[in-house]
Amino acid sequence: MKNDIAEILKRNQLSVTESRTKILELFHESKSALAHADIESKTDESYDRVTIYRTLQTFVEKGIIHTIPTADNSVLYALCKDECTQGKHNDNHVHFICDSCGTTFCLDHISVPEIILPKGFTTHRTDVVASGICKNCR
Amino acid sequence: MKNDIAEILKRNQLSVTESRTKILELFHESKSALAHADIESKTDESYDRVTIYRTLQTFVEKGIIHTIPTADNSVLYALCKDECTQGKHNDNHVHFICDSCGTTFCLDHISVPEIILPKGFTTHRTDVVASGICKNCR
DNA sequence: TAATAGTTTGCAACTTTGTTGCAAATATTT
DNA sequence: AAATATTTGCAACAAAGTTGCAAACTATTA
Repeated sequence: MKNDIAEILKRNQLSVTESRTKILELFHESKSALAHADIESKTDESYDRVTIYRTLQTFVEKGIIHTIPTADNSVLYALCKDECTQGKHNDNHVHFICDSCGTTFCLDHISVPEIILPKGFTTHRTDVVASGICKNCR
Repeated sequence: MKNDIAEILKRNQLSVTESRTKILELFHESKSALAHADIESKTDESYDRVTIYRTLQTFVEKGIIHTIPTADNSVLYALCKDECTQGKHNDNHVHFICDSCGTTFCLDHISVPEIILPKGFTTHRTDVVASGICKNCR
């Protein structure tokens, strides 16, 4: 497992450091999306805030994780699917945020429907974020 | 016009004050969504930052404006449609953010398609945010 | 329309979130 | 194992958002 993580980092031309390994592991273990604060607490504040910010930023740039827009405008991150590469994200699945427990899920198998835009508009990315009650909270 | 604005405030049990009137006017004049900073600059910094925060919060609570989730997690606000009331937003239209000029539009006549969620999930709200190039920038 | 009651505003102080430069520490290359 | 390149943590800062409270304003009532 640790080797798999290192593999992913190397494949993306990133040095294999303790913080990056640990943070990427967290994402692989977690079934839900993570906020900066989640990562701070799940690593027992062993890494500097700045390191976490920079790691997340790097991972997004490399196409390892993606951000999820939320209605309350907090920043969430989740693992990308394999098709994502540097500069080209391809996470066209629906996200779900539970109003009760706050957990955010990537609904990987539910894909974003095509939206027909008015004349003159062209789309690069479409985010669908549903919120309500998740299967664990009802 | 000023009277209409005052009417809206009264209907929502809000005192008619200069800042609220001015800010609500801004939303009615604007074709696009506004960020906190837009409001500060369009009012020539005549109102305290805190007042603007509180006004926006109040308007959202009353169902006068709604927030728009964005991929870069900045906070945007736009007028609600008439059906919105306190505690119950109903803005199921698509939002579009232009990557070039940054303008955010409510595409009022394009409604959000129904998303079929996995068993056990129930939805209260679905946000669709498309981004790309708008009709003014192509 | 003046006095009173209720609400809103602006200020100050603070917290939280995110950013930048740089030296020390760690990883990679040879 | 030494040299080079990259990453980290610290400090200092900047931006965004919050809270308590007295003063200003709005609405109410007589």
